[in-house]
Amino acid sequence: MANDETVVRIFHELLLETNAADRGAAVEALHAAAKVTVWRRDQPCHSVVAGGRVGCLLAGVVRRYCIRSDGHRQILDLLVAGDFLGLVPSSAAFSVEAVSNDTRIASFRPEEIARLVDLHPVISQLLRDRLTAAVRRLEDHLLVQGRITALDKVGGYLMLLRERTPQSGTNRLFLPISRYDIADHLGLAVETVSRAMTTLRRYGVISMASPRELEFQGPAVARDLLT
Amino acid sequence: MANDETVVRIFHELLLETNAADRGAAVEALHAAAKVTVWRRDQPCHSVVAGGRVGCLLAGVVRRYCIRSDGHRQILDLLVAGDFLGLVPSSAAFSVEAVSNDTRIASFRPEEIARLVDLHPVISQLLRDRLTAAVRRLEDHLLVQGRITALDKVGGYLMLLRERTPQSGTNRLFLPISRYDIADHLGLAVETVSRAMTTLRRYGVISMASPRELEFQGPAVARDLLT
DNA sequence: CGGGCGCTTGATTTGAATCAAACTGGGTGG
DNA sequence: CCACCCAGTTTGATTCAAATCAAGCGCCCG
Repeated sequence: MANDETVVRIFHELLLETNAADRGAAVEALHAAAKVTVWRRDQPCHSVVAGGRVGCLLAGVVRRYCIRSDGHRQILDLLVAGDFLGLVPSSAAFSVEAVSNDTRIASFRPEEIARLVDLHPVISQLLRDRLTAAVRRLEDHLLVQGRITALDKVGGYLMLLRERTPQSGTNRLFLPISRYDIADHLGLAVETVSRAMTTLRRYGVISMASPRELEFQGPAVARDLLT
Repeated sequence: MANDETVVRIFHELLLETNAADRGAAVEALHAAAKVTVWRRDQPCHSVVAGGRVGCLLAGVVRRYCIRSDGHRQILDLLVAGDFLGLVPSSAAFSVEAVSNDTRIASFRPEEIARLVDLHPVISQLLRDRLTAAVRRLEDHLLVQGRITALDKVGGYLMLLRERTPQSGTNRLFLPISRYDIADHLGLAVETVSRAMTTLRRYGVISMASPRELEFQGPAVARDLLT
């Protein structure tokens, strides 16, 4: 069935870079151990990481956030297909929510993880890789957060988002999240995000077919803008 | 000699939580493989992570930063004794510098790391622990960066710094870094940092025997202020 | 003893938050 | 089917906080 195919495809892609002999077997083992769940937009999906479980996003988008004492929501991380949840057990103050409908997550019980890691070295490497990917994601975001002007922040953020999004390589970016989400991820007000995007449009950096359908006009310079 | 004692002590402390049978042997193995170097203030110490090497800070403080295109320096991470460097190979755009004189770093060649990990499972776990510690550090900092007012940012930052500093448990904090470093880590202007600290002092949150010697007046509420 | 760095404080400017309001499109219920 | 509604987005006006510009102070180090 469709779900099974997604699981296999994602894990296969994740293990593509490795030349491990047991890659095929590892994908099968992951597939067998995975419990796939489907989530609706704005639905809390804490259960996929409860009790030391580890989740792998198969489709859709997930946000990790916390609510500050002043009532502001702060989004710490945004996860797309292939990203892992729960590799670093985090405080209960953090929530995990599906951003889009039909968000699919494969989750693994801690014993399963331990068994899989023992059995397939390549899975151990996979988990390490995904953990370093999480570090890079956080560092990239810190770099964007640290920019001075709102225009720089929003611009840099959109560039990063494009890099991590399915239709990479093209100049298009379908925004999986709302202006509110962007604002709460960058620590800006919604109005400021909207204004920044309008300015980017006026400057000809991007064009918008609709509020969610962006297209970058210039050449892809994503990472360069991060320095 | 003194160096050897430091190495053994730090590694011993890092492995304290684990009940591994081979803990003593692991400390010895780490000790034998470590190449300890000493650094002066503001000295670039890129070589400890060059070529896939991994470093462990034994004493002093180290900053990881990059220079943005607008000339601003952005400090991404601050490392104290026990923290590891180079666990996640990062882009060449990042620099690593000793903050204080007599900064001591033990570094390990990649082959050594591989050998140690194979030989002592507890070392494999150590590296994983230190990697998750790095993730938590980044997340904590993102949380502080995301605060709205400069007062909140500086206050939260000082609290975090106290948690990670040797004389933890007391209300004292000897600032290992300058106002400039704090500013570049929080994305604020030096003057703003200075003003925020003055305000904290006026409000009676902290007292200052000298610009670097802080004492928190209220009870320790560090992590609570982060929500 | 001088110089420079780190820190602090003050005055002004600038950019983002806030307050306010209008517009859009998709979905619902009458 | 249409009116309505609502969440998401955009724009404008005002306020406020931090950057910037400017200058003085104390101190360590050469």
